[in-house]
Amino acid sequence: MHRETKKKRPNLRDVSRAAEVSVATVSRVLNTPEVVNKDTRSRVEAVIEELGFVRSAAAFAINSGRTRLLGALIPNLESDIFSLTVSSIEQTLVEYGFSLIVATTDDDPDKEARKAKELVDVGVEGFFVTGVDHSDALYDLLRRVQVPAVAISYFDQDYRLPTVGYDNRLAATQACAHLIELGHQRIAVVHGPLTGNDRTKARVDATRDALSAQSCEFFEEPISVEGGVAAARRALAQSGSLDAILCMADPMAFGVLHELHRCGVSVPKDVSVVSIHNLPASEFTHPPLTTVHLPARQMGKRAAECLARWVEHDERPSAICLDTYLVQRSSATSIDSVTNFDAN
Amino acid sequence: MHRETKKKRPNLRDVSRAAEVSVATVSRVLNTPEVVNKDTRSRVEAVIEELGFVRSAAAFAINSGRTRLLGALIPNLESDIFSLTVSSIEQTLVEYGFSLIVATTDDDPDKEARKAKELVDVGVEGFFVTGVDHSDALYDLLRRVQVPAVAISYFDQDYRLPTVGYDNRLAATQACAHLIELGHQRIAVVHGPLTGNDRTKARVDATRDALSAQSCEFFEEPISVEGGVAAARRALAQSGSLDAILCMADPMAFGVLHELHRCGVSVPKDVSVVSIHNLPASEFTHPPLTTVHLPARQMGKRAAECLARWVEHDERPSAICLDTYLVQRSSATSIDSVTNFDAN
DNA sequence: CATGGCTATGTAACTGGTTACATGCATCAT
DNA sequence: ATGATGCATGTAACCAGTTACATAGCCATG
Repeated sequence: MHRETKKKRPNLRDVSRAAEVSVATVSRVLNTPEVVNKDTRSRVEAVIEELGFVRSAAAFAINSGRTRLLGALIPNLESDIFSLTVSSIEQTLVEYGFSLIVATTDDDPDKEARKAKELVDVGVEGFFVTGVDHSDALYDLLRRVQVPAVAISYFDQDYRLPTVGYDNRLAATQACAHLIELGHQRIAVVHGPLTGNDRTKARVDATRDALSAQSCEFFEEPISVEGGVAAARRALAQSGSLDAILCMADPMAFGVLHELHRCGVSVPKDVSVVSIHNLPASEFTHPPLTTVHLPARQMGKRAAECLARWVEHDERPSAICLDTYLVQRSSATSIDSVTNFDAN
Repeated sequence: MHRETKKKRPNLRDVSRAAEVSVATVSRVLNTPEVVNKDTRSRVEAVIEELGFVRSAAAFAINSGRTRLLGALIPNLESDIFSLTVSSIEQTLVEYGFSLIVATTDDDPDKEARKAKELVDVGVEGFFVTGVDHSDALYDLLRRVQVPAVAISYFDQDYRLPTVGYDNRLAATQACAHLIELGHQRIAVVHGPLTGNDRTKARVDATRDALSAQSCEFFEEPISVEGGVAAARRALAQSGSLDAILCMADPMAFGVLHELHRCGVSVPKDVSVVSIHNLPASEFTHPPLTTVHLPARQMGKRAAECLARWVEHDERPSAICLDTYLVQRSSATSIDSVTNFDAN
């Protein structure tokens, strides 16, 4: 039997021995080939090819102090809003030569802190966190390891970490303003869990403020199509009558539209629906969804650029607030033009 | 000014000096604390805390040969089918103590090979690839670095890499069988790009075979809701008349349903729609989508388990084929019960 | 012919950990 | 008192690279 069995990967010394040069020369062929004599270089390259040598990432990292690894701590990948963001981050990072580790947190600060620790343990040079509500353990870690981190999906000029995101309060306010402008008075507000989710909290708070002159009821369900269905069911059952439903996230709006349709409630004739996110699919619902656009892709790109530059050139970025704006489609109309829907 | 400025992260020797013990003792406190004297241990731990020491991932990796990093090469993160899979992989990997690097390929084999090289360069111990169509460069890399890799979203017992997936031909065949059983004769097949996408290719091939007795036309558009809209528009315009539309991916079906609705074509009364994927949202379309279930989450879990075990215990897994099955909802009915729709 | 400069290459120290092996010391049985 | 045993700790080699510095050979110049 060949002694190939169990043979470990060849290292620099193996190559230098086989090519009859010093390790330094092999290293030069790898890093600064132009300073090596042409013949020597090609000989070394041949040996590298023959032996199937690949430089150890760890050894490289230990010397350069660079791993070219960034981490992203996000609540989950199943919501389009996050997969869109992560996708954009990853694509942008390629240009900067970084790879991206994704870690999901389920909006649980403790889980987030644990995963952050793991990311540091595998050597990330920086990371993305979602929002501004985090455990002390995370802040401790950040302080100790001095690893750059930017917070996304949120904007707060004064936050301890640079934020790259949008103003969640404003987004909700824009949705509310539209509803008010259309004359809606009795509004059901459908939103996801408030615990551990500062984006939702900010939107709900802003909504409460903006709709103080209206009569509104709040329905909490998981952020998903199914959650939207459940919320709509409850809203229809509980509310005496309803002008409009405001959703804090598009997936919930999809569920709301579905359930409304199933119950024979016409949108926007009987009830207007307005939401926040503007996912790619929101253009194609029945009816097409009026929703506040959150620039997820752009945010991913900008955040990636910020973090990459921070890690690379040690220049801490300042907070970035991206614009959100209402996209009017046909799920909401003026109260004057609608036959008011009465659940009873 | 304090000399803290510019001070690099403390290392093992710094800690050992400050705690007045040897490096070995500090290392033991980190790795096998139980063998260290209680007083010594707490003294060292105090110093570690005080100095904010964190062990270098690279140095750890160089000694252990372990990076605890796996990579996933996937076409994109924006399709729910992939974000679902990746999400499941990531969640499962946590249990095995691995972190996941995601790299998107856009179904481009060259891009895939480049990214695979990058993954190896940052030190992954194994990776996931999508499907079984890859560039020679990727196979070369695999051969050279001897890094475990499993192929997902596809099943092929005889493929050079272990596959963990489903039978794409069968999934399409199941969808076709349903359409045939319902008596449909004139079928528009809506699918994504065939180049670089072996999953789509397999499904389209199987469809061609299964529907050989029917009259069918093929419409290629990007795999997205918008692509579905475009395909439906073309199908409606070109086909003399149409019994059913078969979509090779749910997002396209969403677009098809939308466009059909917009054009006043009733589903399933005028046209039946059947698809493949069964995404979470497919239950909540109008009408709810009849579609072949692809077990994306389960696949992610199984694939992650396979790769983790392979890397950990050096036991190469064998191929796994997960079941696909038709989920009947209400977007498709028997031809007998429908008023045939004529596009003219 | 000595000196200087240039190019190509080698030697060995260094990165930051882990760990085999050695050592020191206390305890205990003989 | 003596050797065995065991615990706690230290020394130094080692992992796989990078790189500062040294050196050797060559050619040109004075």
